[in-house]
Amino acid sequence: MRLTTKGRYAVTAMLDLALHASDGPISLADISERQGISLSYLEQLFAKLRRNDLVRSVRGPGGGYQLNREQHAIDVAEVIDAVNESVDATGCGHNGGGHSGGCQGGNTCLTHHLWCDLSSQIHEFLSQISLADLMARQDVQAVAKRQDREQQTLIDTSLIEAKVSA
Amino acid sequence: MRLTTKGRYAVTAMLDLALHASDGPISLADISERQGISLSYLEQLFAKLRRNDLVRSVRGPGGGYQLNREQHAIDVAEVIDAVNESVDATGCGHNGGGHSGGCQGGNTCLTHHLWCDLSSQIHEFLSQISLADLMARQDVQAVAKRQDREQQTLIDTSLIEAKVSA
DNA sequence: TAAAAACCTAGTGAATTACTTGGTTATATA
DNA sequence: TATATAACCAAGTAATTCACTAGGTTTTTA
Repeated sequence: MRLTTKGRYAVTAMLDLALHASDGPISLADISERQGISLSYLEQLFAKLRRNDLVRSVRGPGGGYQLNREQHAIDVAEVIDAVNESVDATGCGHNGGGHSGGCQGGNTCLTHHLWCDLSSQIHEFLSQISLADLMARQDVQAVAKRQDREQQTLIDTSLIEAKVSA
Repeated sequence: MRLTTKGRYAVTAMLDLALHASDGPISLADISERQGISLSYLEQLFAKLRRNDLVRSVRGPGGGYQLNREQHAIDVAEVIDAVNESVDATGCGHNGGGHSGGCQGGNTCLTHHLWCDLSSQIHEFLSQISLADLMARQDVQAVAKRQDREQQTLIDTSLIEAKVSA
């Protein structure tokens, strides 16, 4: 279980999806705008989220992504694991790879079991927090509200600009 | 709180120190040999561990490093934090930097508070595990025993080689 | 005085991160 | 049926981090 900013990006994006679930499919362009994450990076993250059946996609105009399960049935741990998936076969596989055996020249290293334990305990902790739990937070709701207002302003502005240029 | 292999190296090295505390100061060369970590990398890690008062050093022949506190008074979280210390002022400072304020163009991002909470909970979890706790583990003791045997063999071998070349 | 060890600085290849560019395919709508 | 929208895909890239190498100096013991 690796904890880096990559996983945070993924959780942020999934939480954005969850918060706007009632609007139908959400385009990555929308998420990119609201959360300040580059569109192409989101595409890469969502390719992995899709491969792990956390989201489903709808192509074409009006399309986008939707959660593939209910909000309470998706937890933070699997979101992080989904984007951290890698074929990493180096070292002793503590870092997510299911690879076991021989970390230090054929022998288990001093902290092998130890790190496995810590890793699985942190994993368990994060797996008990669902997207629904995150949505219920006061601070999350407040920020979400502000972001929606900001995006609406952007849309209004571009409409005016469109009118002006017409 | 970042969880990467760097922190694991540090914990492994500190645990090695703790396990050999009764032998007086332990040289980084010894730890390097036993744990398979490069000497220079250990030097860099221990510079940070020393700056955080987790270890003290003795210079000159027979010198090395010692824990600066008793084994039960040093926890995993502070070891990891010590080597992850950085002036990272990018983003919103979730990743260890005490830097707060403005992650997304002046406003807090959606998962700011969220990540602070998760981070501090994981931190608290790891701060409840001391080096003494780690030393008490069966698997740690078993690996430590094997490593000591292996190192002794290396010493014996080099003694024989020294005799032969003399 | 020689050797051992901490201590310090700089550089480096590999991996990862976050992103850019430039496409193709599928599909709803005008 | 044409067009725009959006997912999907591949390649490349600057910046950062990781783990390590190289080449010192300083301190201290024997």
